[in-house]
Amino acid sequence: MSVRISDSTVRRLSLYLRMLRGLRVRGVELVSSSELADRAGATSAQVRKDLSLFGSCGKRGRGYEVDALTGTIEEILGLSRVWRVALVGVGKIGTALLGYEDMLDRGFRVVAAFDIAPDKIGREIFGVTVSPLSEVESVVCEKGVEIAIIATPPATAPEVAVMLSEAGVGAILNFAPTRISEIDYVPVRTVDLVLELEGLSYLLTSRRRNGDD
Amino acid sequence: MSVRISDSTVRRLSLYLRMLRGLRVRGVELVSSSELADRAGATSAQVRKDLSLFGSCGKRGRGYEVDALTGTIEEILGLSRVWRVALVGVGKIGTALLGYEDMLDRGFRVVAAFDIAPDKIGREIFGVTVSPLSEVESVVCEKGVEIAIIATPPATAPEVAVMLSEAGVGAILNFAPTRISEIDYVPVRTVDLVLELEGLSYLLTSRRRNGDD
DNA sequence: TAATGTGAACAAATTCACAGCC
DNA sequence: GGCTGTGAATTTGTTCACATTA
Repeated sequence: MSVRISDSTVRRLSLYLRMLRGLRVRGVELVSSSELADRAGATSAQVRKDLSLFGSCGKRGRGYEVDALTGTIEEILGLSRVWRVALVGVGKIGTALLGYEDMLDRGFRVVAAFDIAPDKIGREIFGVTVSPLSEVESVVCEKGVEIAIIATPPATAPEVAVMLSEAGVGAILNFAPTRISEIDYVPVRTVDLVLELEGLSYLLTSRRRNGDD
Repeated sequence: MSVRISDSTVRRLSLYLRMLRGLRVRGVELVSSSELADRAGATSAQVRKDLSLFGSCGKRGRGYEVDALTGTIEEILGLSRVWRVALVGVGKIGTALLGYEDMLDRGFRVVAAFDIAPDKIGREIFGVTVSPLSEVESVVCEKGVEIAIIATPPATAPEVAVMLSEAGVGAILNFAPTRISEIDYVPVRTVDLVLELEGLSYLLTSRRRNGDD
């Protein structure tokens, strides 16, 4: 039934949604495609194309109703509910993520945390008790974990991914600088900050090479 | 002179490079496009196209010389040197990034850190002394900062970006969940972990809608 | 009239397929 | 024989331009 929405469109929908929620809080009722475009770094045609993918709800000559559109995008992205998230690897980054309020604000609640270090197991960090990694299966099941975040050292990340998908986790966000291939149709996204820095390094280098235009 | 390399190609080059460095350490001398492809999640044709962008160095019938190719990609991406990085916002995430060894391993050394909280200023964290944000200009200049990472709350991120580009920083990696537009040709990349989670939410939701194929 | 919605034109990225070379 | 290098074909994503409508 529903159309397949491309990855890049989904990213933009997330951006629009963030803006729309802000506008809604400020009591704005209507917004035009060009206003949305400005702040999301897209063009107005792009915004209209994106929104028309799911039989759109704009009013010609006026714009889009903030409230209705917010609801529609939340529906499409599956964000009209709270997702239960687990975090594997309670090191420096993992701990920081546990305390990252923005996640909960936007509908992702960390309900479990795992590590292998004996001194971390049993500790409660930002309201979540750290379980031993060996108990992934039972804890994931018991707490109804749907999405997992991997924040372990790179070498262990792939095996952790296998454990997670076997435990029934539906999707994985990988913070470790290693590629993890999709296991059993469990989608994986990797966030690699050094990769992003390398992209910036290329831009700076190529610009310098071509004479700073 | 040099060709413009697209963003997606640059990302893949980073992935190839990471693999190549691993192979080099293990003493492997030759690698084929399909081996590289497997581990980078691409196709062999893709790899060959990417590598042929800069008059390539493969040997037909054999593969690519690990050593030479590593050097070439490092050259292209500007990674045959160490970049001086500053970190703005020494909160939970910022602190975690200060201690992130992988950055230094891959050629990005954090040489300065900034915050506005009086209790943080002057403290030394993972070998870096936290300076007051008001001194951005002088410290950036003095320490030769080339790239900055923003890890402040979203509301302050845009103004911090302006301060940084005025101080002469060449590129910005933004960790705050806000869009920052390019200022004065200073490129900005945003890493938004909740955006990635939202992408996963869409995949899980759309799959469920279409009956778990 | 001021904005949407959308086919048609365009541009970019990926894949195919095969000639050329080691 | 096996693997690279690359034009050509294809697919995917973006922009244009304008008819349409509240």
